[in-house]
Amino acid sequence: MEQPAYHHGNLRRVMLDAALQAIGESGPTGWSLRELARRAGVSHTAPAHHFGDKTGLLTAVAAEGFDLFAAALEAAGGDFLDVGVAYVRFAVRHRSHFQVMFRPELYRPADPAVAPARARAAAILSRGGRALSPDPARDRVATVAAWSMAHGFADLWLSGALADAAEIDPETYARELTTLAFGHLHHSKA
Amino acid sequence: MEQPAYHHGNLRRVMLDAALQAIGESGPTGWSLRELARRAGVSHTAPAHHFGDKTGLLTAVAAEGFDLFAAALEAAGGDFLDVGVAYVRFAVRHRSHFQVMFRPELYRPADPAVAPARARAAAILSRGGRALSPDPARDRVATVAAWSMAHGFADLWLSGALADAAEIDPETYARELTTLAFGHLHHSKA
DNA sequence: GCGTTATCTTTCCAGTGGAAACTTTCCACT
DNA sequence: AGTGGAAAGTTTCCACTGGAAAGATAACGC
Repeated sequence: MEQPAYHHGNLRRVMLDAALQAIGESGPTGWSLRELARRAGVSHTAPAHHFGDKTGLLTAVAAEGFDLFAAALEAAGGDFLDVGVAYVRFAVRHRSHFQVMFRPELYRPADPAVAPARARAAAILSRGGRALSPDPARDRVATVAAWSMAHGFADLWLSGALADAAEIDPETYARELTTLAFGHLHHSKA
Repeated sequence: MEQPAYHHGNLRRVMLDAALQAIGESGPTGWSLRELARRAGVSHTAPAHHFGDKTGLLTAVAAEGFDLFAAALEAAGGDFLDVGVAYVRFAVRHRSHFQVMFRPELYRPADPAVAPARARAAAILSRGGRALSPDPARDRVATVAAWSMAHGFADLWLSGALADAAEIDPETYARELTTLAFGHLHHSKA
């Protein structure tokens, strides 16, 4: 027994995990569908049944990513500083998802599994921005400013551009950055 | 006359330009070497002589990118706000270069044509950070904060994540963001 | 002139993503 | 219980890719 059943039974999840690992090893395009299928012990066309094509697999990664992302931001609570830190933490802990999510040419952003989750995340981010500025004309700018900083730090960190600072914990670092830049206009518990 | 000479005479530059255009159209990995060669009217192995392989071509793009980048930052002068705006301007105007430069798994970061130019750019950025904080213990944090914001805004902009704000000029927007976040600790003309 | 060298071509190969047609298993319904 | 799909996988096929190898052509130093 234990010999592979005709129906894998779990192929979708296994392929997703294999893709996440491959992305972590060699970037979001540095691998082949056939090799993932081989690792999963399945023929190279089997995944097509679950994802359609390679883009479909990446679309599934992005969809799962935005889901997890929205959940992580929600769990961070209402404080904008915590949201920023959660943003960075997500990028570091789910780097494979993250590296696909913000590269829309790799997948189908309009896919019904992607768009709503992305919108959910965006809503939380802009809610966080409102905490930074009571002036509605400004909170959009504040939102984009904070979002940009969290995103840029995460991206630079993941790409290794901040390698000389690699000894310190990214989340702690992110908190410092955010405080430095936004602490002065953070009217806490508003 | 005008018929293609055996020696193209200019292949290196033509291939680089073709690559930049292809990257602009479909991302840093959404094209094939063979198609670029076809566009250049040359056999599919001709480029190998100039770049070695596909990674070599991307390495050349990154090298040129960091050169232009360092020059652009230098030209921005000493004011950190101007450096930040120059950062964003470079990303928007040289988006193909930019999209390769910070994705080191796509090329050979240690290549002698890349590393010095990148170091040059990094030096200017950290000089800009010092203008933000006279305290040497803090200027590193300030540098990374400003760098993160400029980088994140550029990346989000290029990826289309800020699409709802697309009507406004990115450089102007970048200036607003930077002022909001760092204006309070900017001791101008220090 | 003439040999060397840089540049480009042709030919070849293994590997890729995907389409098509087929097989095996599962499941719902009489 | 038996059967008719539907779901999940397989094998086979094709055009295309990146790269290696070996040969052709032009340019340049001497």
